[in-house]
Amino acid sequence: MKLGGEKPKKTKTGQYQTSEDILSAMAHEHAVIPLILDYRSLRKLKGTYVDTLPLAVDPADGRIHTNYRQAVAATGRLSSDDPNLQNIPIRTEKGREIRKAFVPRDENFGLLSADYSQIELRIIAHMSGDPNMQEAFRQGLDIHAATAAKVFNTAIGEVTRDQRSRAKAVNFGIAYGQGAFGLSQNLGIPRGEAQGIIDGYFAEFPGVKGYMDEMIGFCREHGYVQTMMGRRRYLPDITSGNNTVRAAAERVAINAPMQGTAADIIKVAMIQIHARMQAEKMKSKLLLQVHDELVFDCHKTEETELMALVKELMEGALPLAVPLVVDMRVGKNWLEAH
DNA sequence: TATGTCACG
DNA sequence: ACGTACGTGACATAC
Repeated sequence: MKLGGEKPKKTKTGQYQTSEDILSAMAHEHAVIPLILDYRSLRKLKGTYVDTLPLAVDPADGRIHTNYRQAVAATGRLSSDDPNLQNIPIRTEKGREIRKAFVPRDENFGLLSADYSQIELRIIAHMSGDPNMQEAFRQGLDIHAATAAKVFNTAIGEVTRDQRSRAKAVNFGIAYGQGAFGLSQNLGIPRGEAQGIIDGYFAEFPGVKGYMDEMIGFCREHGYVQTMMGRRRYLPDITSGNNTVRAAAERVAINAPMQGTAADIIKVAMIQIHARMQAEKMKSKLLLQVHDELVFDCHKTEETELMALVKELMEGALPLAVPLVVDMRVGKNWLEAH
């Protein structure tokens, strides 16, 4: 039985593609498809986490120790391996059960999670100088709802759930240089409609379009792009004669300065937080970094002090034209803290 | 060892 | 007609 249309998608080696997005799109074609997806997600959780993490416990102290790599990610992010603790599940119900297994060292501690709210969009608001985007962040608005209000020309209070969801997808895609095709696939809408939304977005946020063109232009001239703190990413493909190769480099030129600036900012915060915790001789410890989030083992007598210190130093690590906002919470496990 | 898939930001 | 969204790491499988 033929599934997936007349010309099923193939991978570059000629195999039929069966990735989640492909199977989901044809789920109505056969009753087995949802069962396959369900099986796959369960096997992923079992194989990568449930069966494996217990083997990573260090017998010396009963704890799991990851490695942080400082010279792997091209944008300046950290990476984590053996085991990777930057991809612990959170999106599904059963995945969240795994996250609950991460707990404080003993009953005198809680887990504190502090994460930057929308840090990459705030960075683009800063770097682009876009007045509408900056104003939304200064007013503390729900950025996706504010985006929807602009793009769909309605009052922010009148934004529908569907409009907000589409605006969120646009905000998300902007950070990666996504086009009309990608957005249409993502939202399950016609390509023309997706193009209309993107056109509306750039009309309302012209500074963002300007930023994208500027990064590409700078890269063509200098051969690299850079973060606010001067970290460079060289992109020789920016002048490629192959359209596909060049377009890929252009997306990287758009994304790398903001992803890399976010990485720079949290690294500054980590250094300052660690210094202050040492100076104050605190019992709490910084445990994990997950790109825009820091996780601490927080001694119960230090909760107020640590939360104030972390919030101040994370939000103030690099002053921008818009506020940096950090959300935080203490819990008895990582899921509760998040 | 290469490939496809999927977990996270 | 083609390709189409950035950055990672781990696992299962085929070769």
